[in-house]
Amino acid sequence: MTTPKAGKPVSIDDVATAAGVSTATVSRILNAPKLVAPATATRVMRVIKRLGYRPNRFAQGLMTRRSRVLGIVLPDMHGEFYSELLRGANARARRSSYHLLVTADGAADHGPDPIATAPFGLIDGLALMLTEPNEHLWKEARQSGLPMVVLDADLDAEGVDSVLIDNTSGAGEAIAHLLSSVPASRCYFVGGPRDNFDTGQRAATFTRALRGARHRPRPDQTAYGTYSPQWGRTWGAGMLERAGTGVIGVMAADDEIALGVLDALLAAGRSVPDDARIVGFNDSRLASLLRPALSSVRVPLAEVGAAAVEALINRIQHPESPVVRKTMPTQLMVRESSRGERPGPPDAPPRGIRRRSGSGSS
Amino acid sequence: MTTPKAGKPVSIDDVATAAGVSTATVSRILNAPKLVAPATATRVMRVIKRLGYRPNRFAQGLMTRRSRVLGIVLPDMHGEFYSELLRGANARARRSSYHLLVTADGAADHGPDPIATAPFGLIDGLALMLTEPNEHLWKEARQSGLPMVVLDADLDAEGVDSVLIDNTSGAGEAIAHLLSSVPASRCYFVGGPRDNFDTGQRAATFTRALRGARHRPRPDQTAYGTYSPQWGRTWGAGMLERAGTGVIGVMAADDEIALGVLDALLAAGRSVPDDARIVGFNDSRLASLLRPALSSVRVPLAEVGAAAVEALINRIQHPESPVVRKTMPTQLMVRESSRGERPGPPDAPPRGIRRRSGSGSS
DNA sequence: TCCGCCCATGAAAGCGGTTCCATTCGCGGC
DNA sequence: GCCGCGAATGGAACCGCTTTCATGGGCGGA
Repeated sequence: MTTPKAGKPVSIDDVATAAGVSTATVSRILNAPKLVAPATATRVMRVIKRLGYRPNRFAQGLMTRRSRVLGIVLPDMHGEFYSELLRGANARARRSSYHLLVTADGAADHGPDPIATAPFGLIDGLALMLTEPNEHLWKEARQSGLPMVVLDADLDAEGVDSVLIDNTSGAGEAIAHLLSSVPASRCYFVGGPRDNFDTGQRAATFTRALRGARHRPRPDQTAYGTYSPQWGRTWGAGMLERAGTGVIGVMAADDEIALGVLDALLAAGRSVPDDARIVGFNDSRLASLLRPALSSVRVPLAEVGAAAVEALINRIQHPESPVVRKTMPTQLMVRESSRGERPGPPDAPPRGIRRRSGSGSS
Repeated sequence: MTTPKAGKPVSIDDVATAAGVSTATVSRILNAPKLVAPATATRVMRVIKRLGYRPNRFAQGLMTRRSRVLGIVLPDMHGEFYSELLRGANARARRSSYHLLVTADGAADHGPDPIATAPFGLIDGLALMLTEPNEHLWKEARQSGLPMVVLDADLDAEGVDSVLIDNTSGAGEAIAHLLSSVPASRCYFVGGPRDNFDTGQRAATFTRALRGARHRPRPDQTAYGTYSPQWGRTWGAGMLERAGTGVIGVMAADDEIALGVLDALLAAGRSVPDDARIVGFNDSRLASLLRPALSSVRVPLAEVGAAAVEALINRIQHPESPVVRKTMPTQLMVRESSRGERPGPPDAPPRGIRRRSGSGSS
């Protein structure tokens, strides 16, 4: 009696039979306990435990059309950036008993089947991160008819929830900070891909600020590339050839690029921050670990992920609620790489870091 | 006619009716085309397209007991480490038309429901990463009866597939490298948590190597803490007090710790690698970006993830195949932080990096 | 004491597929 | 010319659960 039938998993029928009730009652005990007499409930629960019964999720989903799984599509999954975002998203999801089905669409994401179609049928909602235009994916997502929230892309016009990063304020702070110690004519913005959403906003803020400082931005003050140290280095090297002497200010579209620029400058014997003030973006862990420590605009990635999931869950539970767009705050973290005229703390060591300037051991 | 019934999604019945065939035929067209006459097939396919029919995954799963979704449970999702692993896993999964349901069990992972139980019913297999003993999770996983593969933990005894990191060879290389320029009595191992699987293996290799060098390891040569720069700094600071002068060798259990140690030493005015040779583990991107660049043992994280998924898929498709355990190779990457007597390349700059040793601008 | 109502429960109809089994039909071999 | 067989298709039984609707019984109000 106690031994479950070998092989086949326990079904609701097994429980019902074993407990001497109908399957309806068993189901109710699990989903709406208040509808069942306490005595029956505890009795049946015991049987459930004993048999190790687990409702079949597929059967359940077939009826309820819910799986408590959320899909999240990222442009890529490389690096801390997405890892942090995912972490926040996952934590928030778990808090509401949801799980995350993640995919890096990776641009060239096409299996034998139509793209992401497989899981579309299994998830309750979709969080979509589109840092660059992706018509195909976007269409596919819309067609799915799933509740959905968009990350880091301005699609409000389309009437869908979105979670954004407040690029304007963060970038504004950063450029203002640079302008406080560097003339506008000697400030540069080193971006990621030209059509990247964040890069676009940050660049716009940059030029706006220059204009605000009564300077008409030259074309060479804004450059586009990729989110990589390599691009930063390339830009840095080129810059060194063009720019004369005197301090310059660099606002990079992310820390990777900033790091590359920093590297190129140090390698060329420049001192940072004395010869150049550099500010990155995202405040990745890298930033504070670098020497000189990199000033950077902190973006609350984990919170972004969490907010997205939260919005999504809300949309699932209240399909008719008004479209919401949430903007996450950013904040400039000033570190060594950009300290200008301001005096350091009293015990500050001699300013400026120059690669390889040390001699041997003491 | 062409207009799909508003609201309700198209079902296989709709297709069958519209195409004038039975549902059996429609199903066959999608799952076993060879059983259907080509003419019928194309005709029905046209209808499917026109109606935008998508099989209901739940109904499908109910019959087939497959979802083409794999679960992957990580100890955490913080940092590059897991991000990289996930990336490899995801890529491999997509190649076989699988998707990934990821969870960071986070030790304290308990929603209202029993832990990871929800998704257990939806996934076809489970990749479990257990860097530290977790009886509860382990039991739960085994009970699920799911095909499964274990990452980075030696559970072969239990008869389950596993993917391991070849800690022994990597750590062996690292310590041998240190011993080539530092006396065994002045080498240290700075570990992560004591019961962490990798730390354990690496520590063992370390002491074994010391013995091999005719040195009886002192207790203070091995220390345990957490995988964090903070712990590395703490250890470094303590070490500076105890150790006298003379070069030392440090093998850290990961790059984070190594970074902390490096930081502490530089802050105290020591030169690396002149006063201390440091080697990290994992070869995170950090390692090559640090100054001095950090020597580290490269671990092919993405490949580890991919291998796990591959093994899992294989187990799903061939449940009876013999248990496999795959060991991924590691390799020491020598960089500035540990270069000993060996002469650098011809154009090498003066060796040794000492924080803040530079003066102002040139 | 009787009636109506509510509470606890059961029977059964789906949910949307897959697949076993039966049926029909065309055709080659004897 | 007939038999048998395989190819193409349809009928219908599930898969395991949720949920509506019906039923029976206990109980408070009149």
